Amino acid sequence: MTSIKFRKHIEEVIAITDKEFDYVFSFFIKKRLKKHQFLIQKGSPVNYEYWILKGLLKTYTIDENGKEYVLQFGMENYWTSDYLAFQNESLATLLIDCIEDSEFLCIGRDDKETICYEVPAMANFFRIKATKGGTSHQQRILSLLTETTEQRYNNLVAKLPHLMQRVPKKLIAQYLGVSRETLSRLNS
Amino acid sequence: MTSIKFRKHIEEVIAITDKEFDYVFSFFIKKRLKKHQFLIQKGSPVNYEYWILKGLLKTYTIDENGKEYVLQFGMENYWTSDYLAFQNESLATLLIDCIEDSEFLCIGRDDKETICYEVPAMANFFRIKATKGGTSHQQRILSLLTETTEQRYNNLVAKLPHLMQRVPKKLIAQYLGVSRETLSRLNS
DNA sequence: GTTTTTATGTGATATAGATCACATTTTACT
DNA sequence: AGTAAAATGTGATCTATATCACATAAAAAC
Repeated sequence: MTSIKFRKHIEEVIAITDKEFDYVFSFFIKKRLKKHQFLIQKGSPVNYEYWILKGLLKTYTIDENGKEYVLQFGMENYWTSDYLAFQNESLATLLIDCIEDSEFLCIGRDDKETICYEVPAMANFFRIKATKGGTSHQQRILSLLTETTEQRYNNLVAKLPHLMQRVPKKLIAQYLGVSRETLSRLNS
Repeated sequence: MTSIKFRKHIEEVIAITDKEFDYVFSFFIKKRLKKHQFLIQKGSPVNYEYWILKGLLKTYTIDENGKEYVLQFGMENYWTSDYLAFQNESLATLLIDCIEDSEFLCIGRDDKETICYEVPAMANFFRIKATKGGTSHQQRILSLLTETTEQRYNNLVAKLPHLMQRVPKKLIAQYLGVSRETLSRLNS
């Protein structure tokens, strides 16, 4: 059941009482999208943050020439949104779309603040999650600065081995920051 | 005075009472370092997070060939640490050293947790700060993926114009992920 | 099940940027 | 002030990767 799974996810980070959990959980609503549908589109307001129950997503941008760049892949147990737009109440600069049929728990911006101020444990939950997210972004920056394309590819395979079977190589290339031709030539 | 400045910094994000602030502030200790001294060294334990009162720092790594890569510059009002090591209680993989004489407020790992659980407003403070830090790392990743060296340079100048006068171009190049020769040739 | 779309591999160039090398200027050190 | 060290600019290569082009294979759509 969804609430059990979600509670387990939270309790991996902080302690929470039944009462607190029920209160927190009441603010989340479930959402389903099919493959190719958009969770967030460039230029739209971003009023929700999403916890991914199942599925696979890509968060990306498109430049003036139509070239796409993958910021991140989202999958089960990951949180996602266009956080810049979500926080600043501005319009999305990113797109998030479903690579597979997906399910989410959604929390509105104001409801998230309510939860964090009413249930201090949840402020700590999101604090710790945000800090971990930050360090993983740091690792990605360092990887882009210091590693060769081949090293980045090998590290990605090591980190998310199953991802390779679930997405086209083109998207892996867009994540690594190389052309699909160069990625194709790595393995040979 | 230090505590006034620090309180102002906190109150830009959340509300805090006198009593809470005094309690929180009591956990911080002041530290001073001179130019060229290290705040954090690769291979050492990282038990503190630092708020920069004044000065200028670079956070960087060195690869096997001795090549250096700047993850970020730290300056007044910024928070810094090797967060990966700080959180996991592991050894530093990064180096942080002072480009100018600097002053910090230091908070220990356990004391930070204490503050966050005793003063919920501080959990929200660090949550919001961590989230903002995360989005700025995201922007950096996107910049590395999508922009040319020249665009990245121009954006950095626009974002931190005074930085150019305070650090050698070599460090700017190490931050942008290009050789100093290439950076030098941009302006011509 | 047939057609259309998408993914993938691979050759032939073009190019941004790395690397090496050295000269000059600027800054730091005692 | 005088010397040593660091920063900076610039030429001459070299190289990884982008780009363009096309063929084949695989997957999706009707």
